[in-house]
Amino acid sequence: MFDWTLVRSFLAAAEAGSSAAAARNLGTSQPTVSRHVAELERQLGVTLFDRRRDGLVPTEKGLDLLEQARAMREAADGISRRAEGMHDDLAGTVRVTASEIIAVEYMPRALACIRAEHPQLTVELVASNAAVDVTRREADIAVRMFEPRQPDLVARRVMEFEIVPCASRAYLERAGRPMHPRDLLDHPLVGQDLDLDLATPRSMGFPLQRDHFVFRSDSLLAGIAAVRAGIGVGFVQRRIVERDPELELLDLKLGLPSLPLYVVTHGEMRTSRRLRTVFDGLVAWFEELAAT
Amino acid sequence: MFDWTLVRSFLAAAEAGSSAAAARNLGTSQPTVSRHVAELERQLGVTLFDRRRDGLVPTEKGLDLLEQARAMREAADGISRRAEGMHDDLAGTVRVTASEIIAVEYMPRALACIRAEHPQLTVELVASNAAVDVTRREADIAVRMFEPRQPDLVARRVMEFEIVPCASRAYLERAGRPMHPRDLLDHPLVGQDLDLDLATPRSMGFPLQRDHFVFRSDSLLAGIAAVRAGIGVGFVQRRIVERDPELELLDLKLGLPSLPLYVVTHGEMRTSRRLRTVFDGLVAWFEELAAT
DNA sequence: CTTTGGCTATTCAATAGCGAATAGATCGAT
DNA sequence: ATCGATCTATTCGCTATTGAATAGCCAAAG
Repeated sequence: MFDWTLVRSFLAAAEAGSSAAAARNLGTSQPTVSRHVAELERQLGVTLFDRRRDGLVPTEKGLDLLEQARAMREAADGISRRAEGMHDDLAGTVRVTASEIIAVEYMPRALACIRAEHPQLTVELVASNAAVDVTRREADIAVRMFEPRQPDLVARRVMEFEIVPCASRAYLERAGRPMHPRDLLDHPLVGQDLDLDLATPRSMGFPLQRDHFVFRSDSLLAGIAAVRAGIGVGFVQRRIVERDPELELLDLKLGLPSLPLYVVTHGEMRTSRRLRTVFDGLVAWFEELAAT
Repeated sequence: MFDWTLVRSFLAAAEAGSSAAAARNLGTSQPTVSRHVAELERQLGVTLFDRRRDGLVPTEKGLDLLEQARAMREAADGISRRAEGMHDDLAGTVRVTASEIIAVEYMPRALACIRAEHPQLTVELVASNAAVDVTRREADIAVRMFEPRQPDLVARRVMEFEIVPCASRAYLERAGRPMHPRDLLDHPLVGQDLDLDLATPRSMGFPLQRDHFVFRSDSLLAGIAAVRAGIGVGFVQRRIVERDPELELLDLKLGLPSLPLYVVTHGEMRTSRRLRTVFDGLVAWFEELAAT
């Protein structure tokens, strides 16, 4: 038999591609991961990785066992989730993840509201645009702007965000107000970079080019800051524009598609009183927000 | 997240019913199991056991998590099996299990024959009448007298054992030779205890009672020893009777059902050269035995 | 009524596993 | 060519985990 702990290091090393990166993910040290992998190889009698100068590359056998190891992790995650579902005391920590912009613009108010009612609760907020995995308990609750796919997740669609064009008052004073959608093509635009979606506006008849966007960033927060700084016209959630005195909404009736907002958790965790409280609190807060 | 090693102690404790017994099974000490369970309870935030004077009794939550833990063990066993299947060197240990009587009467010769050809091999022989679990790698290869049920096992039916009545020569001198099946009812019989099968002989027209058996033991070896000591008439594999100068076969044409012999291993492990060698060696040895 | 044998939890010396620091090696940039 | 960044594996104190021994408890047996 082999030591089960070693499998975690094996998984982390395989998925991170190096023992150093794996150690960072695991919150341990590189020598430990290295030793764990070596020890697991010894115990199984199988060489799991090719040691390259730039990291660890799984061997064929390693890849095969990796599949099995993932099954083991799934089982372990099952234990974790099920145990979480058994907690019946409110005190404790709940990890919530949200995309950067949600985390900055809405979550502080939402969580403050929940904590005001339940002071025993501790809430950790993980701001990440990467999809944080709820089934693997990287977070307990996720607030996402896309519909989750996995079947054993519980998702509530709580509201929609209307996306509108806007610019800073200073910029509009200087460059003039676009009065018609096609005027936008004459303004420098602020938008996303890798995530930039040109297909949707084109299908609506706007011959947008990548070059129209003079400031491109996948960080929506950076984009808003750019708009606020007067770089040009950006596309921002209406609610954010309305709350920001420096920004002026351009009422061009573009009819951009709205973005849905989901609150997501794992089915097994709904029975945890603490999680339930935060989940229900978030749903209620956003639904109330939608109503106003 | 919780420490995966602790789950093994949890499983062992739940299945053994006490931390002391679990420690014996795991080859560790009782304090370690006790601490592991306590630590797992702490990390999961769930009380897994009721501490009783006479051991550990799983709580309801503990039972629930036990199921998940078993899934984790299954995945771990999968890793173990698959890793074993990757071995392509002959040197190393193979654990073979067989029922007591097979282990004593045949396995020594069979294994000696295999080891003569492959001296690098080390073979461990586990003599046990209880079904040792090949899927859980309690043994690598099992030699069994019943057909295995689990679907992912590879089983070869290698031979059959004819069961015949016999007694010691000394006994027969003293008590006379039964010449006809029904004469057996006038002789003291040697047979099994809990495993005693009265249904088969009755269905064949012999009104056997439990009382006809004056020496009852579930150890077939003890039964043979009893017959050899002249206690009465027993029912033994023909091959064993023929090899034993003290025993005399009673040619009564009872037509008792023969017992099949299977050599069994796990499908995933067939590709291990070492296991394959022993498996094939055992199959060959028994098939050759059957031919003579 | 004591003894025996089972169990859990605790104590404490020994040891096994840990992380910081380091060596060695390679690549890319200056 | 040299520096710096990146990786793995090794060394070396230190801490955390281990097992033997023990205390405490109870039930069944003598």
